[in-house]
Amino acid sequence: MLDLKFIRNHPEAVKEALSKRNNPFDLGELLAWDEAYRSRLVESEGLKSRRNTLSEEIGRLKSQKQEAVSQMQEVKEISVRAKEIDQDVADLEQRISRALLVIPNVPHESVPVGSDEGANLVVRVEGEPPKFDFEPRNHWEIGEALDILDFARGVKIAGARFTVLKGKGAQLERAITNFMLDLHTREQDYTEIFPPFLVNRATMTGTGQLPKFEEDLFHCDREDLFLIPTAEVPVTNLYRDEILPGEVLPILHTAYTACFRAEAGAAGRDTRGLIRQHQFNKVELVKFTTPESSYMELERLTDDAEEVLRRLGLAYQVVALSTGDLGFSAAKTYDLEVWLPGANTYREISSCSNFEDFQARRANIRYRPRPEGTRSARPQFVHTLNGSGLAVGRTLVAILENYQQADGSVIVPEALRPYCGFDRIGGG
RNA sequence: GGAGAGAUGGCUGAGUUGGUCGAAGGCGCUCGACUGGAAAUCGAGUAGGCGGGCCUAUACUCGUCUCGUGGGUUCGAAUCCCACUCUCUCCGCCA
Repeated sequence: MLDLKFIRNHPEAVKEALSKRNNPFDLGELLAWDEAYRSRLVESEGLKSRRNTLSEEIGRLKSQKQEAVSQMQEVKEISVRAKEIDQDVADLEQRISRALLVIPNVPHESVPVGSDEGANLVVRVEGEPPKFDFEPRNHWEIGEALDILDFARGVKIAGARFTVLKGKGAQLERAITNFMLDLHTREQDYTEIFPPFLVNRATMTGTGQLPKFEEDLFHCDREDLFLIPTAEVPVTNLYRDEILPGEVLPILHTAYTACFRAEAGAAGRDTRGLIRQHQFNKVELVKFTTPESSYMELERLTDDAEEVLRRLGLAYQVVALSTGDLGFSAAKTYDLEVWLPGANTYREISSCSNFEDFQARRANIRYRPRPEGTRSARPQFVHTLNGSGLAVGRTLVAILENYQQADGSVIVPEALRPYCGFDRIGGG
């Protein structure tokens, strides 16, 4: 959520941001509500001030056994008027806060401007796509032939977009997860978190999934809980409604979770294979930083995720999303796209974003800056960042397609062998 | 699921015959004094939100709200009433 004061003082900047995102939200109404809200509030507070003065006087008189009839009468009248005004104030306040929850973040100045993904900018291309002296197959053909992916039975027991991993497929999935977590915790200073996979409404609102994107989530009606679509949600909300001591920043967390997405509106897209599932595994990276360091930390976080791809020997490119393709809560995002020989294209495998104080304001996550100065500074909102490091299912896809052999077997990348205990799936 | 107890500031803990209580005391923390330095001791300070004023301001100042959340009673509520949420203890069930 944006700062109402910022919108009030820089309406043009916000309008420009909205138009860059192709967002039709109209600020005019909000600004009018804000103005009415403030003038009614001043009115109400003036009355309350008078009332407090009188109440104090009444207390004093009563304790001296004196009458205070006229004062009591005036307070009574004031209370009636104040109650009416407060009704207005509360009404306006609610409209304002609802509006604030559906306004997207302002893109950072470095974000390429454009109406859609066509304006995304390839920042760098890393690694060499493998050469094959045969026609490379896609992962679902490879996986089914090796009997490590079972799509039909996934559909039988759960439904479309659910898949069963079997044998070395299941083991490789687990090996990938552990390899990533070990890299992030042992070499990159992230502290591991294992959070709940179900969260409440306040948590979903804190990171921006609610109220706008409820149809993308799985929901448990009985308890009013949601299945998390990413570990970003529980991990970012870890510090909701807290004021952190400045010296603990930056906080770096990594978390493995299953992720659940309803994929509403994705009918017909990526219907085959593991690319788009209702349930998938992901290792996430989350950072809480000061405003000064968040963009430096975004570069580092992106590099930390890239390191996974480098160690697995996978070719990829880094793409800066344009204003038209940027997610609702993000100020800037780099997508990592891995090369998939079977699809003959680069495919998103990680998304690394700086949300600046957008989520922190929603989730009320602050810190107390304690610079060399002596006085204790006012609390400020932290900046939050996160990125996949990486999506495990899509990493499995990338390995199957990039390391496939002419005989249908798949070589296991060196880095994973200590984790799974075999160096090849299928073949001799 | 059944029975009971409770929710106060960074922590702990007073306050429940309604009145000057945003709230005693202690701990912690910050600054200062003392010291060669430190400890101890002494002094001062130490919640957050919102809004107004000041040219901008997280600086200053004024006002208002907040004692789990939301309502109610009252001239006035941390204190009384109602609902909800959460925590703890005991019993039951359970990976």
